[in-house]
Amino acid sequence: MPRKPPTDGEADTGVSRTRRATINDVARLAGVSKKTVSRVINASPSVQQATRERIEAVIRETGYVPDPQARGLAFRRSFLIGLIYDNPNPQYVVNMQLGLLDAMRGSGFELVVHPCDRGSETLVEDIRSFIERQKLFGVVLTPSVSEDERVAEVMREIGCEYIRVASVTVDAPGHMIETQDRLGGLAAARHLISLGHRRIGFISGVATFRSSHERRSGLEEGLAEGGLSLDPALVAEGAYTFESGQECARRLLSLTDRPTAIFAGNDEMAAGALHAARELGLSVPADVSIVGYDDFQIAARVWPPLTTIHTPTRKIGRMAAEKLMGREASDTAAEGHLPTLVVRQSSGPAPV
Amino acid sequence: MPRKPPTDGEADTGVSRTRRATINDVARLAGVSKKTVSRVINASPSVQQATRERIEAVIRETGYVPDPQARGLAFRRSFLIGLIYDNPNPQYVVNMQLGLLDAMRGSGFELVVHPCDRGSETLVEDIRSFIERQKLFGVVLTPSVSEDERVAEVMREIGCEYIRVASVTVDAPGHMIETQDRLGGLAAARHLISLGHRRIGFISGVATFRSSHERRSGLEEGLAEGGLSLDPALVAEGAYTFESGQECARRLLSLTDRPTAIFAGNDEMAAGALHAARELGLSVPADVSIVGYDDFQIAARVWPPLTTIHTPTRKIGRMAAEKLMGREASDTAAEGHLPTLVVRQSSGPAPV
DNA sequence: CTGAAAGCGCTTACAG
DNA sequence: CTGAAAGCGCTTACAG
Repeated sequence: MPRKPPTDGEADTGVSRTRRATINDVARLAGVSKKTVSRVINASPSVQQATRERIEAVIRETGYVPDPQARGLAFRRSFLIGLIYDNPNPQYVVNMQLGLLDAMRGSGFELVVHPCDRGSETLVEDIRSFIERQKLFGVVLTPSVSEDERVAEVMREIGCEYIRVASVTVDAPGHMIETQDRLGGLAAARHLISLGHRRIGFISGVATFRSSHERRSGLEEGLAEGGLSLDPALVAEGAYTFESGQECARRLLSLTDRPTAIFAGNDEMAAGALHAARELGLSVPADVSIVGYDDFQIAARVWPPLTTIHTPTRKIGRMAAEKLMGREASDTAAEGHLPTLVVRQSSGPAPV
Repeated sequence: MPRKPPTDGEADTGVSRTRRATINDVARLAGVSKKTVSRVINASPSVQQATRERIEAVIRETGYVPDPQARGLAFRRSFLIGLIYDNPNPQYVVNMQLGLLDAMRGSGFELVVHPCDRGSETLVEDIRSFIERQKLFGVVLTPSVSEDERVAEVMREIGCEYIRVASVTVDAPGHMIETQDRLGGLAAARHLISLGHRRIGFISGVATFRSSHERRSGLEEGLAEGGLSLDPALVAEGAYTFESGQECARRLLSLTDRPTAIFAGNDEMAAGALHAARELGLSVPADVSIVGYDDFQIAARVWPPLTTIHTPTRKIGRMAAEKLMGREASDTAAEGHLPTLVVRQSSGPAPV
C-alpha cells in the first residue's frame, strides 16, 4: 500500500498517516527509550528538561496520542468513568451527563452510562461486575442508588474511585457532592409564608429517595420559622410522577378545608397538581398556589409556569467529575451548586 | 495475603477470588493452550466438542470473563459503542440511550456518549479523533449529525461501523434506520382534514434538520389528498424550541384570516403555540387545533394534552444497536418503528 | 536522570 | 483440531 503524503503541518516522520504513531515511534524519533517517553506522558518529574522538550516536540510532530487501551491494560485500570443512575427523569440524566462531560473534556477520559434498577435483586452484583469487567477508573453515583450503602461498600472493596451525589452527607467529604435539598424545601416554605399562606400542603416523592424527606424537612423548618407546622391531613404520599401528583392534589384540593398552597416534591408532580386543580375548577394561583422542585424544562412549559426550586444539575455533574479526576472542584467552597427559588406564575398571595 | 475461602458455588480452582481468572488460568485448569480457550471465547467452530465442553465448564467454575481491554488491544478495536448526537432534547437522548442499552445488555459492549456541536468548525476532526483514540467498535449517529455526509465519509475512511438514524434514506440500507417522518406529517394532515380543517398552518423546525422538511412534505402530501395546499402565508419558520413555537404561533394566530389548525414540527413548539393561543385569548381546540410531533412526556403534561405524532425512539435505538452488532434487527421488515398518530385533546372539529 | 527486561491479557499468523 | 511464538502498546519493577 502506498504511503500517503504527509499532511500539512505534519513533518514526514517516517510514520505514515494511516498508521497512528506509537510510543515506539516517538522513542525512536526522539532517540530515547520508550520508558522515557512513558515518563513524559505520565508527567514524571524525573526527566531532564532538554530530553522532555525533545520528546514533546516529537509528540507534537507525530500527533502521537497514547492508546488508552494499552495504557489501561498496563495500569490495570481503564480511562472510563461510569455514570450509575436510577433516576428516571431524562432531564436530570442528560444534565448530569453534560456536566460530567464538561469536566472530562480534553482529559482523555470517556463517559460510560449505566442505568440500573434499585429494586433489582442483583443490583449490587451487577454494578460490581460492570466495574470490574471494564476496570472503571471511577464512577459517579446519583440518587437514589447513591444512597445505597451496599453499593458504596462495593466501591471501597474493589478500590474504585467514586463520588456520591446526594441530598445529605452519606460519606466522607472526598466522596460526596451534597445537594442540600433541605435548603430548597426551606426556600419554598419561606416563599409561600411570605405570600401569606398558612394552610400549606405537601406532596412527597418516593420514600426511597432521600431527597423526598429532605425537601419535606426543609418545608417543616420553614413552617416552624413562621410559627406554623405541617398538618398531617395536608400531606399526601406521591411517587415523583405526574400521575401521582395529580392524584395527590386531587385529594388535597377536595378537602373541605383545603390548603391554599401546595409544595410538590418535584416539577412532574406539580404539573400533575396543576391538572388536578383545573379538573376541580380551581384557578392557579388565585385559589391555590403550587410550587414545584427541580426547575426542569417542564416548569416553564405548563400553564401557569411553575414557581419552583432550581437545582443546578449540570454544575453538580461538573463538580462531581472534577472531584473524581482529582482536580479540586472549581468552587467546592462556594455555594453555586445549592438550590435556589425561581418565582414564576403558579404562586401568589393567599386568598383572603 | 491469605487466600479467601472459595465462595458457594465456586470450586476451589486455584484462582483466588480477589484476583480475577485470566485466560491462562482457564487454559491451565482445562489442560489446553490459551489459544484454544481463545477459540471458545470467540465461538470458533474448529474446536472439538469434548474440548469445548471441558473449557466451558472451567469458565463457569472460575467465573472467567475475558478482559475487554486486552481483547481490544489484540483486536485493535475496542468493545465500546459510541452515541454521537447533537439533538438537544433530553427525552430524545435518554430514550435513544435506553434503546441502545436494551440491545447491548449482556453483549459485553458498553455505551460511550458523545454529544457534539454541528456548528463547530472542528466537528469532523473531533469525531474522527474520538473514534480513533478509543478505537470504537462502532457508532450510532442521530439527527442532525447523522445527516452530515462528511461525518459518514470519515466512518468509512477509518473503517468504523456505523448506523445513521435519519428521516430519509441517506446511506446504504445496512447503515440506516429510517424514521420516515414524512409519514408522521401525513398522519397529522389526514387527522386535521378529517376534523374539517381547511386552513392549516405549519411551524417548521430548524432547516438543518432533515426531519423539518420531511414533516412538512408529509403535511403537504396530506393536504393534497384533501384537495388543499399549504398556504405560504400560514407557514412560519421555527427552530424546534418552545420560544420559537410561541413566537411563530403568535404571528400566525394574529392574522386576520387565521388558521383553524396548526401543525407544529415538534412538541416543544406545539407547547409554545399553546401559550401563544392563551395569550391571544383563543381556546384550544375550540378556536384552534394544535398538533405536535414526538410524543415526548411534555405532550401529556401541558393543557390541553397534545395530539401528536408518536416516534418510538427507544425502539429505534434498540434496532440501531442490533444492526450495529450484526444481529439482524428483530423487526427490520415490520413497521413498528414508524411514526403514529396519538389523539389527545388539543385537536378538535374545525370551528364553523 | 535513563533504560532493558518482563508483563498486563488477549489475538494473529503460522505450523503441524 | 490444537499449540508455541510473537505481538497489540503501554507500564511496573529493577538496575545503574
